[in-house]
Amino acid sequence: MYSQPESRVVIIEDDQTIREGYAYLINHTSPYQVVATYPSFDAAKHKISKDQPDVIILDIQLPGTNGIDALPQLKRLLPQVYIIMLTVYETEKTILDALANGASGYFTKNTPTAKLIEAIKDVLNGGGPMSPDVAKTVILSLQKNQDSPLTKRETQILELMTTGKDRGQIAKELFIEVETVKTHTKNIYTKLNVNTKAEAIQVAKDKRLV
Amino acid sequence: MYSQPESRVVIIEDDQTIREGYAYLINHTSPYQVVATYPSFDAAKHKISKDQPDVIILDIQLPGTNGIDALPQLKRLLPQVYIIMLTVYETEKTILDALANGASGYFTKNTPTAKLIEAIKDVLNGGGPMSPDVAKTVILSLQKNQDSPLTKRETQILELMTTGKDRGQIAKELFIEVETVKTHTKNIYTKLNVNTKAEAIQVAKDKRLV
DNA sequence: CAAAAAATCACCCTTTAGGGGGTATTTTTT
DNA sequence: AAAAAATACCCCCTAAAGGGTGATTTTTTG
Repeated sequence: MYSQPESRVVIIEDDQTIREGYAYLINHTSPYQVVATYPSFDAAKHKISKDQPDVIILDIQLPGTNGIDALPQLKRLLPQVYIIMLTVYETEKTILDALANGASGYFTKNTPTAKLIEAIKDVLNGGGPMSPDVAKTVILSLQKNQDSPLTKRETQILELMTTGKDRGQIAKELFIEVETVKTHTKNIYTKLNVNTKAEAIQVAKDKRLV
Repeated sequence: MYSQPESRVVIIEDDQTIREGYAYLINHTSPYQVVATYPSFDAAKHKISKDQPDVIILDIQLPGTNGIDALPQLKRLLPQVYIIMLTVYETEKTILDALANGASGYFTKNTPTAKLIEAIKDVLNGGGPMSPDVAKTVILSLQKNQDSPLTKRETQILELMTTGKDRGQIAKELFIEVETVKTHTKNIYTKLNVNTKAEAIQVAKDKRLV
């Protein structure tokens, strides 16, 4: 899909100043048009389909239905729409939730309008935008713990455990005996101070060992 | 950390044209200096510590040790260094592996030098850069399957299962009885055509249901 | 409002994957 | 040469998982 000058933007944001500020700037400094703005998702949901937006700029901290919960509903209402999230908070969890729920991008409110406009262009051209700060968070969240107490093989086995594979499958996959897998898991449990697979997986995810 | 004019850059890239091209452009059109370039990781590993780089631009397709495998070693050698990956391929797996192994950013070789320089600035200032295409891939990889056969509750339970929690823990967490959890898992298994927890988790991860 | 879908809870019965303990050889690293 | 990692076996035991069946309540939706 190519970015058409007539691409339609809808803003859902409770803060009037921000809402109107962005709307004004987008309308006057970009080829896109803000066809509607709403102060809440609840106010938007019955009308937004008629707006036929290509891009929705969606705040997270909304009165009533929040942005995270609104996301899947908007996606259902308008499957083709690109959604750019707006927020003041940048906790990892929130961001990942937003992305996982179908946001095309993510920005904070101090994002300059120019950046936002560029982001609109980017999503319309098929590349999802991501602010450096957010990218950083995502990256960090994907990084493994550097100083793991586990050996390479143990990490490998723990990894396979988290995928739901049982000892037999793990053994087959690594071309070793089931008993060897067992020995490794015992050592893993000792090192992680746990004594069940479930706990091990939890610790592994928690400490980013896998 | 702030971007200092004297920030030191090392390039590891086998293609001489690209290597020298980037080096020349960075040296002449940015405040950063390329203090060394190497055609392979193997050629770099014994000398790179002395280069004291702040940023390493690392190609993935290298002769000998490839960039992905070089990543953790470089991180071990120079824990503070920022690494920007360079590649022609953009398969999801490769990218995620790179990010997971500690890359600060990710670019393709047709990235204009200006962008690369900006990326260097970004990483030095604490924001990891990420090209729109890559961001898109990451985002897509994080997105859940929209048309899951599972209900909300079932998805929720499947999610908890993947974290290694047992029925008891899941029940407690959702304020329901163990028997209810069991019923849900049965339904999940039926819908996913599996009959063990392990299989369910594998299908879930495979089809991005969680 | 009525029907359908989703979520809740219960009892029976069977199996096995997982976990504890101990020992030992080979390979790789340092 | 010593240490660390990876490999492999044996015995024992049970908690958790899985199959079957049935039923009530809540929520969603046409």
